[in-house]
Amino acid sequence: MSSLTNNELDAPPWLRVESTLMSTARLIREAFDARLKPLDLNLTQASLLAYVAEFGATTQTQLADQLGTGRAAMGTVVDGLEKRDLVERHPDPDDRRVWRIDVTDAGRTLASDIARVDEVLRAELRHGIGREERQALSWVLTRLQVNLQSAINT
Amino acid sequence: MSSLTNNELDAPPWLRVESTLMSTARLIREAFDARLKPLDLNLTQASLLAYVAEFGATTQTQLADQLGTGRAAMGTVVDGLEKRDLVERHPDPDDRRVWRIDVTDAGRTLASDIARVDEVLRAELRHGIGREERQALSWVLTRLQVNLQSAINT
DNA sequence: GCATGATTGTATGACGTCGTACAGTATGTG
DNA sequence: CACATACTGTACGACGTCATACAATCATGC
Repeated sequence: MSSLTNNELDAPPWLRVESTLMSTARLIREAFDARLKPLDLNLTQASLLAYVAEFGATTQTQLADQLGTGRAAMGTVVDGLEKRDLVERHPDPDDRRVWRIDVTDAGRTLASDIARVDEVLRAELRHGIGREERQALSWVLTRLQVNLQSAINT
Repeated sequence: MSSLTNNELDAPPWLRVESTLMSTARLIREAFDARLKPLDLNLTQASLLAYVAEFGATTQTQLADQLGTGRAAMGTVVDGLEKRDLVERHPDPDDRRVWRIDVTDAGRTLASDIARVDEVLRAELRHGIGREERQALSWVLTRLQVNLQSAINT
């Protein structure tokens, strides 16, 4: 326990919880990427696929907002998945500017694989962490986000 | 409260706390970058400068470990700071492979500015979050990191 | 109907980070 | 001493993301 790989306990005195949080986020991405590697997907691609499989045809801007990345970046992600026939771009009958991104059959089966990977990994991540602790974590995080937002807009 | 900018409460059902955590990490970087912008530094550069100012001449590998980035990337960061005369590379008398990175006088005064920015921002981030909550957060995060590490090494 | 402004997706260039490979150097073993 | 192994910093290419600018399209006002 005392021998994490340090770098969080004796981290620079400024940046304490914050740096732990950021390195944790990095590890999360790393862990998901590792588990998704057999599917030849990274976390961003998998998120997109899972989201579309769950909620149906979606606009790219909407996807960008949901997955927390820019519209431009989202475009290239969609390009990649489209080239692999996992998603399709359909024109929107009501708005000729937008594409509605929908998942193909191949994408849908892959999405269920993703869901399985996700479920397994998240179960592992819960080891030794109680439900109340997770809820407390979630609460503090959202509260932190509020503070961060107002700090950024200042 | 219910109108964050969503994207965490109605996030894809898979990835819940995890995605909140990652977006929080992004916001942290964003907030620090914004506050450090007047100093013409980003969070990575500021971290490096603050660390060296605090702990004295340091090896690049050591810095990479501490700041959680690769050695190669650390090299370019040092390059940039060296070009602005904020740090210096001194040869190590005992090991001719390594550079000991030390802070210049200019870098030291800038480091105190960084410390001030850091102190102010972190005080803002604590609003509405009690000490026990912060400690609980820290505990859950390190526990999560343990789980993540063993998940990655599998 | 038509101008004005807002929004969508894309192209482009830039940045930060990563992974790998490499030469130089140190450390340990015979 | 010679040799193998480990480690440090760097060069290089690749990737993912971002910011900006842009054309196409929609929405709103008159």
